[in-house]
Amino acid sequence: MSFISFIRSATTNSLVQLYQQKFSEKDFQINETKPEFTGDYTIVLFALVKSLKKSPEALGKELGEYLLKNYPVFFSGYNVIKGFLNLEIEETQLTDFLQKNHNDVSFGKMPSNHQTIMVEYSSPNTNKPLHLGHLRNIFLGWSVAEILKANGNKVIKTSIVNDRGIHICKSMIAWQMFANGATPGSVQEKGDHFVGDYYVKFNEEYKKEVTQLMNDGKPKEESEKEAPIMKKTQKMLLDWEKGKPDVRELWKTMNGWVYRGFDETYKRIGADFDHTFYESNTYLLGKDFVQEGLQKNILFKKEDGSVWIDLTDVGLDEKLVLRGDGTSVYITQDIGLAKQKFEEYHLDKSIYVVGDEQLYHIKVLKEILLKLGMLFADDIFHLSYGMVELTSGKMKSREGTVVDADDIVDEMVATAEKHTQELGKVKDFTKEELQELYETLGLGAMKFYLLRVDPKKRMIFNPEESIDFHGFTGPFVQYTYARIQSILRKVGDEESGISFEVSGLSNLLPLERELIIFLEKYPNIIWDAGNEMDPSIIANYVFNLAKLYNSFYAEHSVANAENEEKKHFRLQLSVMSAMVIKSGLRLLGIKVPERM
RNA sequence: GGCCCCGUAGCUCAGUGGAUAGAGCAACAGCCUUCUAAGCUGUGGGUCGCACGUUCGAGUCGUGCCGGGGUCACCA
Repeated sequence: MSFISFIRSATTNSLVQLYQQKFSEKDFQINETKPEFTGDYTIVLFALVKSLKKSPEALGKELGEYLLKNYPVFFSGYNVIKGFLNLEIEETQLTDFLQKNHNDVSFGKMPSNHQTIMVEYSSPNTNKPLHLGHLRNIFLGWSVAEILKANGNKVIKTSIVNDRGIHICKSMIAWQMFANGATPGSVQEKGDHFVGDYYVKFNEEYKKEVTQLMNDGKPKEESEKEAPIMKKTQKMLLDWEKGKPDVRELWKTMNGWVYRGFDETYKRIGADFDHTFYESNTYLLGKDFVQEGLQKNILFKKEDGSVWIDLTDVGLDEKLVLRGDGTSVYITQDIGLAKQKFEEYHLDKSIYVVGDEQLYHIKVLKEILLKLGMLFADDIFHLSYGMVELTSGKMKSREGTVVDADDIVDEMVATAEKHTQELGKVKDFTKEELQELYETLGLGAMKFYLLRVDPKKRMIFNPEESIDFHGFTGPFVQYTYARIQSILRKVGDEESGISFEVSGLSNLLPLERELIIFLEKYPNIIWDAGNEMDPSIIANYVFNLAKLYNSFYAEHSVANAENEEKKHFRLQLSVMSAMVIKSGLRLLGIKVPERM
């Protein structure tokens, strides 16, 4: 039981005893005591004052007195200021807590709750490489999945690869036209970048042809339709759908190049998936439900044969669910895939990590599912996040204004190398150890930067300014961990191990108290982050923990503590701080270095 | 135009209806003969977009405006 929940139940019990009135959790608040007052936790009395018909001062005094008398093992003091009852926690509670948990690596994690949750994230197209926006999606999805695991859920990480459609054919046509049989191997380029280059070439050629046609006097719209390269591409899409062998073969080959490129990036940034769905396998799903919906008169057909659903009763529009020629639209397959996910994996929840530009789309999807009688729609959650924009505006792959994922990671790693070299603290590292450190720090800075803000806020990235390594950053937190490891290495030579009993300690210093109380909150933080599906809660916590530890570090020595007892105590405090930092950063996908 | 999100220090952001609104960056001033200075300590910097309302109490809740963004495709 956490400190705060203990105080809560002790308070409700006391109120029953004192005033014969039963209050629930919502009837009063317990906050952390502000630093300018003495105490650890504060009961806000105003809400109780009314129904108890007492003055805040009298109530505070009576309640404080009662708590102190009846829970003497837990409380050591109280004071009342205005309507606030500040409570001090007995020191042995703090040292016992530290003694018990400082070495428990599963501290903060919940036991299984027998819930299964699917988290779908990343979900790229196979015609171009990943960019900064994908990184936000990937880090967010991965982190939320891990946070949900820590809360006791079974989590299945998935990705739906958008591997078919007109955009893929564009790259294929351009390759046929311009590549002369080149492959990623023959030109020494990563497969996804290689294919992406042909997507760019397609657009260049297309633009050229449209301009030519317009110069010949054709109107814009007509020129766009009749550009030869576009006509070829459309024919290729039809051939693909018919299963024409040479088209399928080329499609397989080029997608294979892209997948190898993606896998390389995923591996480097630490993304992993339990299952991957491919749109080429799922795009026909959902057609059955359209038929069913038509029979039940939930859907209706227009004259041209296209099928629609009327959502005006829930404040949305009429939406197309099947084209006139019987082919699927995006939402058609989404209906089928959603059902398949829930049935195959017996999900309690399905989370879609998708940009906030698709809020409407997913809302529509859920409404359609509900109308078709698929009640699991209520267990679909859209974890939406804001777009990453540049100072120069939106990223547009067609205009080449994207920040490439591999490039930005390279840059971050290079920056880590530069800082490390300047400081010169790890000159004895081998080449491999150095490279590993640069990756740890560069990716740490990158991930922390993208995860420390509320997911739903859009963020503006300035490519001119490199991401910081000081202050509210990944490397700051990593640095704190490395410092603690340094202490443990040093003291570890003198002590054989760190498991010892600390007893009879008294007079904890303010920073020591604060640190323990801060560490004790970690399980609640994980719970909040899971509940909100928000890794920024973890990032903020872990940063504040590091800051607090650094203050402690600057003020007090561990190795040269006043006496042995104090030294052991501070070692425990340091071990636990390091452990929680490592655990919290791991939930963000960030590794910690032993030295930096 | 309808619906959704955002608006807090020069910049980037925290802030479960509670005490004098907090961090980081940037600026300035200090701190390495003592466990890693990627650090610590301090100073300056605010009409919490605006106006009403609810409440003992509003940055937080409600309504209406203003500003920014998204979306309302037989695109994904």
